[in-house]
Amino acid sequence: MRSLTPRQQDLLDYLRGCAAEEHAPTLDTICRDMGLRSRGSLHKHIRALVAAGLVEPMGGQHRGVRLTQAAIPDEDGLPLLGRIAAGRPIEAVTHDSRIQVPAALRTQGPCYVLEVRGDSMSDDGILDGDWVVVEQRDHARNGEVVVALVDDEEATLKRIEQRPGVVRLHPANAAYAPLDYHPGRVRIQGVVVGQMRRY
Amino acid sequence: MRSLTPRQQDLLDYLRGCAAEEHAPTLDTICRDMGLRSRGSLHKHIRALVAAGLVEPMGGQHRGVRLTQAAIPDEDGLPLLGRIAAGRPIEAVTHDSRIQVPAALRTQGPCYVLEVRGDSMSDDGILDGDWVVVEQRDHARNGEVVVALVDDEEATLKRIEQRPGVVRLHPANAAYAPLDYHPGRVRIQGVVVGQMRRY
DNA sequence: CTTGTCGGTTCTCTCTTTGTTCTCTACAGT
DNA sequence: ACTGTAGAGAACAAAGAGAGAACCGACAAG
Repeated sequence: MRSLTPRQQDLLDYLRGCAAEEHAPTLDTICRDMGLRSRGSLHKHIRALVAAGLVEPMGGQHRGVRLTQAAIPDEDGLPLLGRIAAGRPIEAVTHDSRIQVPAALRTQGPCYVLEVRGDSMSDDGILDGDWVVVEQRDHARNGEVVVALVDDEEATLKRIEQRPGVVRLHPANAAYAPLDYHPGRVRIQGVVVGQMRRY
Repeated sequence: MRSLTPRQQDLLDYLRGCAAEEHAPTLDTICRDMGLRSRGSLHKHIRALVAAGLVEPMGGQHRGVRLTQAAIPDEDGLPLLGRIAAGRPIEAVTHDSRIQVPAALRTQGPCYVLEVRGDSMSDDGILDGDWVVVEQRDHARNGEVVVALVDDEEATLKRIEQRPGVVRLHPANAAYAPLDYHPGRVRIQGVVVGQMRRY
């Protein structure tokens, strides 16, 4: 993942400063505060932040410039967002919690950590209780292990296989069968880039 | 790998000093700080560092001079001693190398890291290429995964079961059978306390 | 319902900064 | 003299950054 340019970093810092405000700022406001005259130029930067997964894509809505979970500065370690299991949505951890992750186990991009529940990926060496480091992005290559949201309801950890017209999610456990879905029903929320276990 | 020329070493030292900065420096900045007048000359040195695997190749991007993982000195990390596989002694890594390990994955005691070779523990979620964090000690409780030295020759990663008069080493792979030894033949070198994997 | 405004989106055009590749020169040590 | 290291400077290509115009959807006023 590509790191931010200085100007994009400026914008991100500015947006972080705005996080406390009641409304997200409009593009014109940001332009004024950042000394820009053209919304177009600013929007280009925003698009870069969206691509970096730091800002929620705002499909035309007003005052939609919102930071992603992952954009919250990682003082030390990555946010532990919750638990993930087959067949259930991510169960958020109650208190905001962070976990130290070695640089080798994460990417440059925005990452977070989930605790794995269940044994649906056990043949791939991801066991109950393991932590997985997830890079937040909305696309994946075939064969990658992804956090996939089906019908905006069930978040699962599965190996993905994308073919024209069908998305197949493979659990890595002989006891479970792969499931086929229409591509429109599956939203990729992130890709597993690392894994840790404590004994 | 060819060793660095003095000037290349200067550059590397300078870049390490920059690592804490928010943005990577531009070539012009480096030139100024290193007393050079020509970006071209500097770029030649950078290319040498890229060839040495110490700097990420930056395909035309601005501020792209970034150090590779290998070039960032991990003062605080655990030593990566080598690879371990069933049936062979630990194969030492050539150059002294350290790896960052989160506190949650290690114990208070002396620890080191081994890279796993082979699939003899795959049913326990320890796969080929994984790193295991090992606490150095000479005893273990039954059921722990240990680095065991048999006959002072073969170091293996196995789950241990100690009974009066016999030590049984269980691989976690249906393809291999557990092996029984006389307690005198088996020396425990450490116990696995953590595991990490990069995708 | 129509209309106008606001705010997000996309586009093209521009200029500067910065990385990259050349060639040429200098110098030290076999 | 030959080779490897070092540097200068020119020339080029591409990224970064901004300006401004045009477009379009949402929403509120008339």
